[in-house]
Amino acid sequence: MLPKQYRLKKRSAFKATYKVKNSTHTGGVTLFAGLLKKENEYPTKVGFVVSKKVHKRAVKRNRLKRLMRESYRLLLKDNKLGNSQKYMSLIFVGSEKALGKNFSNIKSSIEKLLERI
RNA sequence: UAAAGUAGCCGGAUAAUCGCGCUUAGAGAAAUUUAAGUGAGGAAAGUCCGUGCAUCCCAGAACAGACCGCCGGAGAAACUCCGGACGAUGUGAGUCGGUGGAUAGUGCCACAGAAAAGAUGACUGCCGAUGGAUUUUUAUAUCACAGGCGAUGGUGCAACGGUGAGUUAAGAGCUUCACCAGAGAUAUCGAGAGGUAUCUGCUUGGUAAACCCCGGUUGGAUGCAAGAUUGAAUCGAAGGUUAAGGUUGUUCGCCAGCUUCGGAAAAAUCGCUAGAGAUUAGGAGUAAUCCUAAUACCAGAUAGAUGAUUAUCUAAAACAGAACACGGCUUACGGGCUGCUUUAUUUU
RNA sequence: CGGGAUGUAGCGCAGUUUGGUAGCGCACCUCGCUUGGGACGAGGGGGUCGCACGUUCAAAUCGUGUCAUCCCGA
Repeated sequence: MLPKQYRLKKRSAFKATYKVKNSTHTGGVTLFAGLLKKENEYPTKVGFVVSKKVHKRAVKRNRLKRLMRESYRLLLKDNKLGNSQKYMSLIFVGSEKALGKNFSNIKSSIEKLLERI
Protein backbone atom coordinates (compact mmCIF):
# COMPACT_ATOMS: atom_id res chain seq x y z
CA MET A 1 0.00 0.00 0.00
CA LEU A 2 1.18 3.46 -0.78
CA PRO A 3 1.48 6.20 1.81
CA LYS A 4 -1.46 8.55 1.94
CA GLN A 5 0.03 11.53 0.17
CA TYR A 6 0.49 9.49 -3.05
CA ARG A 7 -3.12 8.30 -3.22
CA LEU A 8 -5.75 9.76 -5.49
CA LYS A 9 -8.89 10.06 -3.38
CA LYS A 10 -11.61 12.36 -4.60
CA ARG A 11 -14.29 11.39 -7.03
CA SER A 12 -13.96 14.76 -8.71
CA ALA A 13 -10.25 14.18 -9.19
CA PHE A 14 -10.95 10.85 -10.89
CA LYS A 15 -13.48 12.54 -13.15
CA ALA A 16 -11.07 15.30 -14.05
CA THR A 17 -8.31 12.83 -14.91
CA TYR A 18 -10.54 10.79 -17.20
CA LYS A 19 -11.65 13.98 -18.91
CA VAL A 20 -8.17 14.81 -20.19
CA LYS A 21 -8.32 11.68 -22.38
CA ASN A 22 -4.60 11.11 -22.36
CA SER A 23 -4.32 7.32 -22.19
CA THR A 24 -2.21 4.36 -23.28
CA HIS A 25 -2.66 0.62 -23.04
CA THR A 26 -0.65 -2.56 -22.84
CA GLY A 27 -0.94 -6.08 -21.43
CA GLY A 28 -4.45 -5.65 -20.07
CA VAL A 29 -3.68 -2.44 -18.17
CA THR A 30 -4.73 1.05 -19.23
CA LEU A 31 -3.07 4.19 -17.90
CA PHE A 32 -4.86 7.54 -17.77
CA ALA A 33 -2.84 10.67 -17.08
CA GLY A 34 -4.16 13.99 -15.79
CA LEU A 35 -3.13 17.60 -16.30
CA LEU A 36 0.45 18.77 -16.15
CA LYS A 37 1.66 20.12 -12.86
CA LYS A 38 1.78 23.88 -12.40
CA GLU A 39 4.12 23.85 -9.42
CA ASN A 40 6.29 21.03 -8.19
CA GLU A 41 4.85 21.24 -4.68
CA TYR A 42 2.87 18.03 -4.29
CA PRO A 43 3.79 14.52 -5.40
CA THR A 44 1.94 12.83 -8.26
CA LYS A 45 -1.22 11.07 -7.04
CA VAL A 46 -2.14 7.61 -8.28
CA GLY A 47 -5.39 5.65 -8.37
CA PHE A 48 -5.92 1.97 -9.12
CA VAL A 49 -9.23 0.77 -10.56
CA VAL A 50 -10.61 -2.68 -11.30
CA SER A 51 -14.28 -2.57 -12.22
CA LYS A 52 -16.86 -5.04 -10.98
CA LYS A 53 -17.50 -5.94 -14.62
CA VAL A 54 -14.00 -7.40 -14.89
CA HIS A 55 -14.75 -10.10 -12.34
CA LYS A 56 -17.55 -10.70 -9.86
CA ARG A 57 -15.39 -11.85 -6.96
CA ALA A 58 -13.78 -9.23 -4.75
CA VAL A 59 -10.75 -11.40 -4.00
CA LYS A 60 -9.64 -11.51 -7.62
CA ARG A 61 -10.18 -7.80 -8.16
CA ASN A 62 -8.25 -6.96 -5.00
CA ARG A 63 -5.41 -9.22 -6.08
CA LEU A 64 -4.98 -7.36 -9.37
CA LYS A 65 -5.14 -3.97 -7.63
CA ARG A 66 -2.53 -5.04 -5.11
CA LEU A 67 -0.17 -6.30 -7.80
CA MET A 68 -0.43 -3.03 -9.72
CA ARG A 69 0.02 -1.00 -6.56
CA GLU A 70 3.02 -3.01 -5.44
CA SER A 71 4.82 -2.66 -8.78
CA TYR A 72 4.22 1.11 -8.75
CA ARG A 73 5.53 1.27 -5.18
CA LEU A 74 8.73 -0.57 -6.07
CA LEU A 75 9.32 1.70 -9.07
CA LEU A 76 8.71 4.74 -6.86
CA LYS A 77 11.23 3.44 -4.37
CA ASP A 78 13.90 2.89 -7.02
CA ASN A 79 13.09 6.31 -8.52
CA LYS A 80 12.45 4.89 -11.99
CA LEU A 81 9.20 6.72 -12.70
CA GLY A 82 10.73 9.16 -15.17
CA ASN A 83 8.49 11.48 -17.16
CA SER A 84 5.25 10.42 -15.52
CA GLN A 85 5.93 12.64 -12.48
CA LYS A 86 5.12 15.78 -14.46
CA TYR A 87 1.41 14.93 -14.31
CA MET A 88 -0.86 15.80 -11.40
CA SER A 89 -2.53 12.39 -11.35
CA LEU A 90 -2.35 8.89 -12.83
CA ILE A 91 -5.01 6.15 -12.95
CA PHE A 92 -4.29 2.50 -13.69
CA VAL A 93 -7.31 0.50 -14.89
CA GLY A 94 -7.08 -3.27 -14.87
CA SER A 95 -9.02 -5.35 -17.39
CA GLU A 96 -10.01 -8.99 -17.85
CA LYS A 97 -6.79 -9.84 -19.70
CA ALA A 98 -4.61 -8.91 -16.74
CA LEU A 99 -6.51 -11.04 -14.22
CA GLY A 100 -4.51 -14.28 -14.36
CA LYS A 101 -1.04 -12.76 -14.76
CA ASN A 102 1.71 -12.95 -12.17
CA PHE A 103 3.67 -10.15 -10.54
CA SER A 104 6.58 -9.91 -12.99
CA ASN A 105 4.23 -9.61 -15.99
CA ILE A 106 2.22 -6.84 -14.36
CA LYS A 107 5.36 -5.02 -13.30
CA SER A 108 6.88 -5.03 -16.78
CA SER A 109 3.70 -3.75 -18.42
CA ILE A 110 3.40 -0.95 -15.86
CA GLU A 111 7.00 -0.01 -16.51
CA LYS A 112 6.26 0.19 -20.24
CA LEU A 113 3.20 2.37 -19.63
CA LEU A 114 5.16 4.82 -17.53
CA GLU A 115 7.80 5.14 -20.24
CA ARG A 116 5.27 5.74 -22.94
CA ILE A 117 3.03 8.32 -21.34
C1' U B 1 -9.05 -54.69 6.41
C1' A B 2 -12.46 -52.31 3.03
C1' A B 3 -16.80 -49.47 2.07
C1' A B 4 -20.40 -46.31 4.18
C1' G B 5 -23.06 -43.14 7.86
C1' U B 6 -22.64 -39.39 11.51
C1' A B 7 -20.52 -35.59 14.96
C1' G B 8 -16.55 -32.31 15.27
C1' C B 9 -11.68 -29.93 14.29
C1' C B 10 -7.83 -27.66 11.01
C1' G B 11 -8.31 -23.86 6.85
C1' G B 12 -0.70 -23.73 4.92
C1' A B 13 4.06 -23.30 8.20
C1' U B 14 9.01 -20.98 9.13
C1' A B 15 12.75 -17.18 7.93
C1' A B 16 14.54 -12.69 5.46
C1' U B 17 13.77 -7.93 2.82
C1' C B 18 10.39 -3.98 1.30
C1' G B 19 5.32 -1.87 2.62
C1' C B 20 -0.16 -0.47 4.70
C1' G B 21 -4.71 0.70 8.51
C1' C B 22 -5.80 1.53 13.68
C1' U B 23 -4.53 2.26 19.04
C1' U B 24 -1.10 3.88 22.83
C1' A B 25 3.43 6.54 24.13
C1' G B 26 7.34 10.01 22.54
C1' A B 27 9.42 14.10 19.09
C1' G B 28 7.82 18.37 16.07
C1' A B 29 4.81 24.98 14.95
C1' A B 30 2.87 21.79 11.19
C1' A B 31 3.30 18.38 7.21
C1' U B 32 5.29 14.27 9.34
C1' U B 33 8.17 10.80 12.01
C1' U B 34 10.08 6.91 15.88
C1' A B 35 8.82 2.71 19.07
C1' A B 36 5.46 -0.97 20.90
C1' G B 37 0.90 -3.55 20.31
C1' U B 38 -2.81 -5.19 17.09
C1' G B 39 -5.21 -6.22 12.27
C1' A B 40 -10.77 -10.77 7.75
C1' G B 41 -14.15 -15.96 7.47
C1' G B 42 -16.15 -20.89 8.10
C1' A B 43 -18.68 -19.44 5.10
C1' A B 44 -16.86 -12.45 5.94
C1' A B 45 -20.74 -14.74 0.19
C1' G B 46 -26.20 -15.06 -1.35
C1' U B 47 -29.56 -11.33 1.06
C1' C B 48 -33.78 -16.04 2.01
C1' C B 49 -35.79 -15.24 7.29
C1' G B 50 -35.64 -12.86 12.32
C1' U B 51 -33.93 -9.07 15.91
C1' G B 52 -31.53 -4.73 17.95
C1' C B 53 -30.74 0.43 16.48
C1' A B 54 -32.46 5.07 13.76
C1' U B 55 -35.97 8.41 11.18
C1' C B 56 -40.98 9.43 9.45
C1' C B 57 -46.40 8.42 9.80
C1' C B 58 -50.33 6.91 13.22
C1' A B 59 -56.19 9.08 19.00
C1' G B 60 -58.48 4.11 20.18
C1' A B 61 -61.05 -0.37 18.80
C1' A B 62 -62.84 -3.87 15.32
C1' C B 63 -62.63 -5.80 10.47
C1' A B 64 -59.55 -6.60 6.48
C1' G B 65 -54.58 -7.88 5.10
C1' A B 66 -49.96 -10.55 5.91
C1' C B 67 -47.50 -14.70 8.02
C1' C B 68 -47.40 -19.47 10.65
C1' G B 69 -49.62 -24.75 11.16
C1' C B 70 -47.99 -33.00 14.20
C1' C B 71 -46.47 -32.96 19.95
C1' G B 72 -43.23 -31.28 24.02
C1' G B 73 -39.09 -28.22 25.21
C1' A B 74 -35.19 -24.16 24.18
C1' G B 75 -34.74 -19.19 22.48
C1' A B 76 -35.09 -11.93 22.10
C1' A B 77 -37.31 -13.76 17.65
C1' A B 78 -37.22 -16.70 13.23
C1' C B 79 -38.82 -20.31 6.53
C1' U B 80 -34.46 -21.27 13.91
C1' C B 81 -32.63 -25.28 17.10
C1' C B 82 -33.19 -29.93 20.32
C1' G B 83 -35.95 -34.37 21.75
C1' G B 84 -40.14 -37.33 20.32
C1' A B 85 -44.56 -39.12 17.04
C1' C B 86 -46.16 -40.47 12.17
C1' G B 87 -45.04 -41.17 6.91
C1' A B 88 -41.38 -42.09 2.89
C1' U B 89 -36.66 -44.28 1.85
C1' G B 90 -32.13 -47.45 2.68
C1' U B 91 -29.54 -54.55 3.91
C1' G B 92 -28.12 -51.28 7.95
C1' A B 93 -25.95 -47.14 10.89
C1' G B 94 -29.14 -43.44 9.30
C1' U B 95 -31.42 -39.73 5.99
C1' C B 96 -35.60 -36.75 4.21
C1' G B 97 -40.64 -34.42 5.11
C1' G B 98 -44.70 -26.49 4.62
C1' U B 99 -47.22 -33.05 8.50
C1' G B 100 -54.42 -28.93 11.00
C1' G B 101 -59.42 -29.52 8.32
C1' A B 102 -62.12 -32.50 2.04
C1' U B 103 -68.59 -34.81 7.15
C1' A B 104 -68.86 -26.08 7.09
C1' G B 105 -69.35 -24.29 2.06
C1' U B 106 -67.72 -23.07 -3.19
C1' G B 107 -64.67 -24.25 -7.40
C1' C B 108 -61.77 -27.59 -10.52
C1' C B 109 -60.75 -32.94 -12.17
C1' A B 110 -58.48 -31.81 -19.89
C1' C B 111 -58.79 -36.33 -23.38
C1' A B 112 -61.05 -41.04 -22.86
C1' G B 113 -65.28 -43.26 -20.52
C1' A B 114 -72.20 -45.30 -19.29
C1' A B 115 -70.66 -42.41 -15.22
C1' A B 116 -65.39 -37.92 -12.44
C1' A B 117 -69.37 -37.50 -7.13
C1' G B 118 -76.48 -36.77 -4.51
C1' A B 119 -75.08 -43.52 -8.28
C1' U B 120 -83.46 -41.48 -5.10
C1' G B 121 -79.22 -46.23 -11.15
C1' A B 122 -80.47 -42.41 -17.04
C1' C B 123 -77.62 -45.89 -20.60
C1' U B 124 -75.33 -50.87 -21.53
C1' G B 125 -76.45 -55.40 -19.27
C1' C B 126 -77.87 -60.01 -15.96
C1' C B 127 -82.43 -62.58 -13.99
C1' G B 128 -87.66 -63.93 -14.90
C1' A B 129 -87.44 -67.67 -8.48
C1' U B 130 -92.31 -64.59 -6.94
C1' G B 131 -96.87 -62.04 -9.29
C1' G B 132 -99.26 -61.13 -14.20
C1' A B 133 -100.13 -62.11 -19.46
C1' U B 134 -99.68 -65.38 -23.88
C1' U B 135 -99.35 -70.29 -25.86
C1' U B 136 -100.13 -75.24 -24.66
C1' U B 137 -99.65 -81.85 -24.74
C1' U B 138 -100.74 -77.98 -18.10
C1' A B 139 -94.65 -79.78 -18.40
C1' U B 140 -91.61 -76.56 -20.35
C1' A B 141 -91.19 -72.04 -22.93
C1' U B 142 -91.93 -66.80 -24.17
C1' C B 143 -92.47 -61.35 -22.70
C1' A B 144 -90.87 -53.43 -25.12
C1' C B 145 -94.92 -56.72 -18.20
C1' A B 146 -94.75 -55.83 -12.69
C1' G B 147 -90.36 -56.28 -10.57
C1' G B 148 -85.31 -58.00 -8.67
C1' C B 149 -79.88 -56.89 -9.26
C1' G B 150 -75.62 -53.64 -8.86
C1' A B 151 -71.78 -58.64 -10.73
C1' U B 152 -71.08 -56.93 -16.64
C1' G B 153 -68.98 -51.91 -19.65
C1' G B 154 -61.43 -51.67 -19.45
C1' U B 155 -61.54 -45.86 -20.25
C1' G B 156 -58.60 -43.26 -17.08
C1' C B 157 -54.01 -40.60 -12.41
C1' A B 158 -58.44 -41.94 -10.05
C1' A B 159 -64.69 -45.83 -10.75
C1' C B 160 -68.27 -45.43 -4.37
C1' G B 161 -63.38 -50.67 0.50
C1' G B 162 -59.69 -55.06 -1.82
C1' U B 163 -58.76 -60.63 -2.77
C1' G B 164 -60.84 -65.55 -2.41
C1' A B 165 -64.95 -68.75 -0.85
C1' G B 166 -70.16 -69.70 0.37
C1' U B 167 -75.22 -68.33 -0.54
C1' U B 168 -78.74 -67.24 -5.23
C1' A B 169 -83.38 -66.99 -10.27
C1' A B 170 -79.51 -63.48 -11.08
C1' G B 171 -76.56 -61.20 -7.52
C1' A B 172 -74.28 -58.07 -3.93
C1' G B 173 -70.44 -56.81 2.73
C1' C B 174 -74.90 -59.99 1.87
C1' U B 175 -72.43 -59.93 7.94
C1' U B 176 -72.08 -65.99 6.47
C1' C B 177 -66.48 -66.91 6.60
C1' A B 178 -60.75 -66.18 6.02
C1' C B 179 -56.91 -62.47 5.28
C1' C B 180 -56.02 -57.16 4.51
C1' A B 181 -57.10 -51.46 4.37
C1' G B 182 -59.87 -47.41 6.67
C1' A B 183 -63.52 -45.18 10.35
C1' G B 184 -65.88 -45.04 15.13
C1' A B 185 -66.52 -46.69 20.26
C1' U B 186 -64.48 -48.79 24.72
C1' A B 187 -60.27 -50.25 27.67
C1' U B 188 -55.27 -49.38 28.59
C1' C B 189 -50.05 -47.09 28.22
C1' G B 190 -48.01 -42.03 27.54
C1' A B 191 -47.16 -35.09 29.78
C1' G B 192 -48.79 -34.94 24.56
C1' A B 193 -48.55 -36.07 19.29
C1' G B 194 -49.71 -40.99 19.34
C1' G B 195 -49.18 -46.56 20.37
C1' U B 196 -51.54 -51.40 21.68
C1' A B 197 -55.87 -54.63 22.40
C1' U B 198 -61.05 -55.73 21.88
C1' C B 199 -65.70 -54.70 19.74
C1' U B 200 -69.12 -52.44 15.99
C1' G B 201 -70.48 -53.99 8.90
C1' C B 202 -69.94 -48.23 10.30
C1' U B 203 -67.11 -48.09 4.58
C1' U B 204 -68.54 -41.25 3.03
C1' G B 205 -63.09 -40.20 -4.29
C1' G B 206 -58.71 -36.46 -5.36
C1' U B 207 -57.12 -31.35 -4.91
C1' A B 208 -56.45 -26.45 0.59
C1' A B 209 -47.83 -25.23 -2.49
C1' A B 210 -57.31 -23.53 -5.43
C1' C B 211 -60.72 -20.07 -2.76
C1' C B 212 -61.65 -21.08 2.06
C1' C B 213 -62.66 -22.86 7.44
C1' C B 214 -60.37 -23.57 12.30
C1' G B 215 -56.42 -22.24 15.70
C1' G B 216 -52.27 -18.90 16.59
C1' U B 217 -48.95 -14.42 15.76
C1' U B 218 -48.75 -9.29 14.12
C1' G B 219 -49.16 -1.05 14.36
C1' G B 220 -47.13 0.70 9.21
C1' A B 221 -43.11 2.47 5.96
C1' U B 222 -37.97 3.17 5.15
C1' G B 223 -32.87 1.25 5.92
C1' C B 224 -26.25 3.30 8.80
C1' A B 225 -26.29 5.95 1.49
C1' A B 226 -30.72 5.26 8.54
C1' G B 227 -29.81 9.49 11.21
C1' A B 228 -27.22 13.60 14.58
C1' U B 229 -23.87 17.94 15.05
C1' U B 230 -20.61 21.68 12.80
C1' G B 231 -19.33 24.13 8.16
C1' A B 232 -20.33 25.78 3.07
C1' A B 233 -24.14 26.63 -0.27
C1' U B 234 -29.36 27.21 -0.98
C1' C B 235 -27.74 31.39 -7.51
C1' G B 236 -28.77 32.13 -13.24
C1' A B 237 -33.18 30.84 -16.01
C1' A B 238 -30.28 29.71 -21.67
C1' G B 239 -31.71 24.67 -23.81
C1' G B 240 -34.17 19.79 -23.36
C1' U B 241 -37.87 16.59 -21.06
C1' U B 242 -42.80 14.47 -18.61
C1' A B 243 -42.44 8.21 -15.33
C1' A B 244 -44.86 9.52 -10.62
C1' G B 245 -47.61 14.08 -7.93
C1' G B 246 -51.23 18.68 -7.88
C1' U B 247 -54.81 21.56 -10.88
C1' U B 248 -61.51 18.18 -13.25
C1' G B 249 -62.25 11.54 -15.02
C1' U B 250 -59.08 12.25 -19.99
C1' U B 251 -55.91 15.49 -23.31
C1' C B 252 -53.36 20.22 -23.76
C1' G B 253 -51.44 23.95 -20.69
C1' C B 254 -49.62 25.55 -15.95
C1' C B 255 -47.40 24.35 -11.21
C1' A B 256 -43.87 21.06 -9.89
C1' G B 257 -40.05 17.58 -10.83
C1' C B 258 -35.80 15.70 -13.64
C1' U B 259 -31.73 16.99 -16.67
C1' U B 260 -27.80 19.73 -19.82
C1' C B 261 -24.92 24.24 -19.57
C1' G B 262 -22.71 28.49 -16.79
C1' G B 263 -21.29 30.32 -11.76
C1' A B 264 -19.88 28.81 -6.78
C1' A B 265 -18.10 24.52 -4.03
C1' A B 266 -15.37 21.40 1.29
C1' A B 267 -16.04 18.64 3.70
C1' A B 268 -15.33 17.07 8.88
C1' U B 269 -16.85 14.66 13.41
C1' C B 270 -20.27 11.38 15.71
C1' G B 271 -23.27 6.97 14.65
C1' C B 272 -18.64 2.89 14.95
C1' U B 273 -17.83 -1.34 17.75
C1' A B 274 -17.67 -3.83 25.67
C1' G B 275 -21.10 -7.38 23.03
C1' A B 276 -28.76 -11.42 23.36
C1' G B 277 -20.00 -11.10 23.02
C1' A B 278 -15.20 -14.34 23.46
C1' U B 279 -11.96 -17.99 26.15
C1' U B 280 -11.29 -21.35 30.29
C1' A B 281 -13.28 -24.09 34.46
C1' G B 282 -17.41 -26.07 37.35
C1' G B 283 -22.65 -27.34 37.72
C1' A B 284 -28.14 -28.57 35.82
C1' G B 285 -30.37 -31.12 31.59
C1' U B 286 -31.06 -37.07 26.98
C1' A B 287 -30.20 -32.53 24.12
C1' A B 288 -31.03 -27.56 22.28
C1' U B 289 -29.75 -24.47 26.12
C1' C B 290 -29.26 -22.29 30.90
C1' C B 291 -26.62 -20.88 35.59
C1' U B 292 -22.05 -19.56 38.33
C1' A B 293 -16.90 -18.03 38.61
C1' A B 294 -12.35 -16.34 36.60
C1' U B 295 -9.55 -14.08 32.62
C1' A B 296 -8.41 -10.63 28.76
C1' C B 297 -10.25 -6.38 25.53
C1' C B 298 -9.55 -8.99 20.54
C1' A B 299 -10.46 -5.16 12.96
C1' G B 300 -13.07 -0.47 12.50
C1' A B 301 -11.17 1.18 6.89
C1' U B 302 -13.74 5.50 3.75
C1' A B 303 -10.79 5.21 -3.96
C1' G B 304 -11.40 1.74 1.12
C1' A B 305 -5.69 -1.41 5.44
C1' U B 306 -3.74 -7.86 6.12
C1' G B 307 0.25 -7.20 0.57
C1' A B 308 4.77 -8.29 -2.66
C1' U B 309 9.33 -10.98 -3.57
C1' U B 310 12.87 -14.85 -2.34
C1' A B 311 14.29 -19.47 0.20
C1' U B 312 13.00 -24.14 2.74
C1' C B 313 9.08 -27.91 3.96
C1' U B 314 4.52 -30.03 2.01
C1' A B 315 1.05 -32.01 -2.45
C1' A B 316 4.34 -26.28 -6.98
C1' A B 317 -3.21 -25.50 -1.29
C1' A B 318 -9.71 -25.07 -2.38
C1' C B 319 -13.91 -21.65 -1.76
C1' A B 320 -13.29 -16.90 -0.89
C1' G B 321 -12.22 -10.35 1.57
C1' A B 322 -15.27 -7.03 7.32
C1' A B 323 -18.05 -1.82 5.61
C1' C B 324 -23.76 -0.69 11.75
C1' A B 325 -24.12 -5.21 14.79
C1' C B 326 -26.07 -10.00 16.17
C1' G B 327 -28.98 -15.00 15.69
C1' G B 328 -30.20 -18.53 11.89
C1' C B 329 -30.93 -20.68 6.87
C1' U B 330 -28.95 -21.61 2.00
C1' U B 331 -25.06 -22.05 -1.42
C1' A B 332 -19.35 -22.64 -2.70
C1' C B 333 -14.98 -25.44 -0.99
C1' G B 334 -8.57 -28.68 -2.22
C1' G B 335 -6.46 -31.71 1.29
C1' G B 336 -6.00 -33.82 6.10
C1' C B 337 -7.12 -35.47 11.27
C1' U B 338 -10.18 -37.46 15.45
C1' G B 339 -14.46 -39.91 18.07
C1' C B 340 -18.77 -43.06 17.65
C1' U B 341 -21.87 -46.34 14.66
C1' U B 342 -23.28 -49.78 10.50
C1' U B 343 -22.45 -53.40 6.56
C1' A B 344 -19.17 -56.92 4.13
C1' U B 345 -14.83 -60.06 4.20
C1' U B 346 -10.83 -62.61 6.80
C1' U B 347 -8.59 -64.65 11.34
C1' U B 348 -9.21 -66.44 16.42
C1' C C 1 -23.83 -1.75 1.29
C1' G C 2 -29.12 -1.48 0.57
C1' G C 3 -33.60 -1.71 -2.66
C1' G C 4 -36.22 -3.49 -7.21
C1' A C 5 -37.18 -6.02 -11.95
C1' U C 6 -36.52 -9.61 -15.92
C1' G C 7 -35.07 -14.67 -18.07
C1' U C 8 -40.12 -18.24 -23.65
C1' A C 9 -37.64 -19.78 -31.48
C1' G C 10 -31.71 -16.35 -34.50
C1' C C 11 -33.94 -11.04 -32.73
C1' G C 12 -38.17 -8.26 -30.35
C1' C C 13 -42.40 -9.69 -27.49
C1' A C 14 -47.59 -12.38 -25.99
C1' G C 15 -49.27 -16.49 -23.01
C1' U C 16 -48.35 -17.07 -16.15
C1' U C 17 -53.94 -13.69 -12.98
C1' U C 18 -57.96 -18.69 -13.70
C1' G C 19 -52.52 -25.38 -14.29
C1' G C 20 -54.36 -29.65 -19.64
C1' U C 21 -53.38 -26.96 -27.35
C1' A C 22 -46.75 -23.03 -26.56
C1' G C 23 -48.33 -18.36 -30.13
C1' C C 24 -47.43 -13.24 -32.94
C1' G C 25 -44.11 -9.98 -35.94
C1' C C 26 -39.31 -9.74 -38.33
C1' A C 27 -35.59 -13.15 -40.02
C1' C C 28 -34.71 -18.35 -42.38
C1' C C 29 -36.06 -22.47 -46.18
C1' U C 30 -39.13 -24.16 -50.56
C1' C C 31 -42.53 -22.98 -54.56
C1' G C 32 -45.12 -19.30 -57.61
C1' C C 33 -45.02 -14.39 -60.04
C1' U C 34 -40.55 -11.48 -63.02
C1' U C 35 -35.90 -11.24 -68.52
C1' G C 36 -33.40 -11.06 -63.40
C1' G C 37 -33.77 -9.00 -58.33
C1' G C 38 -36.95 -6.59 -54.72
C1' A C 39 -41.93 -6.27 -53.20
C1' C C 40 -46.21 -9.55 -53.26
C1' G C 41 -48.83 -14.55 -52.83
C1' A C 42 -48.79 -19.88 -51.00
C1' G C 43 -46.55 -23.52 -47.94
C1' G C 44 -42.83 -25.19 -44.27
C1' G C 45 -39.03 -25.82 -40.46
C1' G C 46 -37.08 -24.17 -35.84
C1' G C 47 -38.44 -24.26 -28.45
C1' U C 48 -36.25 -29.59 -22.44
C1' C C 49 -40.22 -21.93 -21.60
C1' G C 50 -32.44 -19.93 -17.43
C1' C C 51 -31.29 -24.42 -14.10
C1' A C 52 -32.62 -27.96 -9.97
C1' C C 53 -36.04 -30.05 -6.53
C1' G C 54 -41.05 -30.38 -4.85
C1' U C 55 -46.96 -30.04 -4.86
C1' U C 56 -50.45 -32.25 -8.52
C1' C C 57 -53.08 -37.45 -12.49
C1' A C 58 -50.73 -33.26 -15.25
C1' A C 59 -46.34 -27.36 -14.33
C1' A C 60 -44.02 -22.07 -19.08
C1' U C 61 -48.02 -21.24 -15.26
C1' C C 62 -48.23 -23.04 -8.15
C1' G C 63 -44.09 -23.41 -4.00
C1' U C 64 -38.84 -23.48 -2.57
C1' G C 65 -33.75 -23.11 -3.77
C1' U C 66 -30.10 -21.52 -7.26
C1' C C 67 -27.63 -19.00 -11.58
C1' A C 68 -27.34 -14.94 -14.93
C1' U C 69 -28.54 -10.07 -16.72
C1' C C 70 -30.42 -5.15 -16.05
C1' C C 71 -32.14 -0.79 -13.24
C1' C C 72 -32.32 2.67 -8.81
C1' G C 73 -30.13 5.17 -4.17
C1' A C 74 -23.83 9.26 -2.69
